[in-house]
Amino acid sequence: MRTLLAMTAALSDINRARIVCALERCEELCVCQIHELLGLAPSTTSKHLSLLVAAGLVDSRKEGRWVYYRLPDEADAAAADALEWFCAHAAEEPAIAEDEKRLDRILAYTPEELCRRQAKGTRCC
Amino acid sequence: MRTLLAMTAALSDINRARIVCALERCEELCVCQIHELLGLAPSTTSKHLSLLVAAGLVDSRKEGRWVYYRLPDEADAAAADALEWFCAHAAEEPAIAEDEKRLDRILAYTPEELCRRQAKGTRCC
DNA sequence: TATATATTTCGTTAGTTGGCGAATTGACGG
DNA sequence: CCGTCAATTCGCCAACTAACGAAATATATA
Repeated sequence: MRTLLAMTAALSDINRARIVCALERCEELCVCQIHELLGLAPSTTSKHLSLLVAAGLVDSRKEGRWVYYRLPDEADAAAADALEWFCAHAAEEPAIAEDEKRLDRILAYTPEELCRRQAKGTRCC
Repeated sequence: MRTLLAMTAALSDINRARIVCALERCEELCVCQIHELLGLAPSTTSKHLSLLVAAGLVDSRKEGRWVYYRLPDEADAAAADALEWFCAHAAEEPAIAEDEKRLDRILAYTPEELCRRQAKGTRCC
């Protein structure tokens, strides 16, 4: 699935685009943080992440109960170029530009705190 | 519609990807040539082309009854980078690599000859 | 061992997309 | 001005996608 078309398809959805750009700003995020950022159900968020991983645009790492996602350190050439191109121009997308502030608010909490708030039904942005 | 997402969406379909790569090899093609290359109905071919134009990845030029399509001479930065990235890695897609020979066979005819053959129901590849 | 919790998988549903053929548009040639 | 022809638009259908909630999985904690 690491084809060019898998990459363009992965990047043709606004929510997956937001994930990629958030990861470019943040190094590493866990599912609950991305779920909070997008405002989508955890299951939907997880599905988007799998698709990005399948396309080779995102790596994942499991640590205890948490799964962290990040941009790949050593992506293949096509994926690395795609990410560079996309992130370089991403500010043109309003939805992505607006995520900067949301992300700051999310990062004010540790993943643990964030999950506890989510369990109580409190959203931080 | 000249957004990043319009570009990735346009490039996430194999037939539109084939069009872009054919135009990169050929400078300029009319609808009947692209219709012959893809093996899709003219109406479908036309729809794909409109989508590429809307995304800013392709330009069109009308000359009499024919409409010619080409990669833009002065695309905006995001589109130019997208095309450069995509075409640089396109050989990885088998369907696109195979089009090279088909294209040669199509270019053996002028658009006029090709259309005459198409009207008779004769396909050249 | 049992319970709580973070994530994923599954099943369903609404909306979108890609395909075709028929009808329409616009330009050439008799 | 009428018929022909390249291309486009329209209406329709089949296939795909994104979304959700419920159930399953896997890990930490009591």
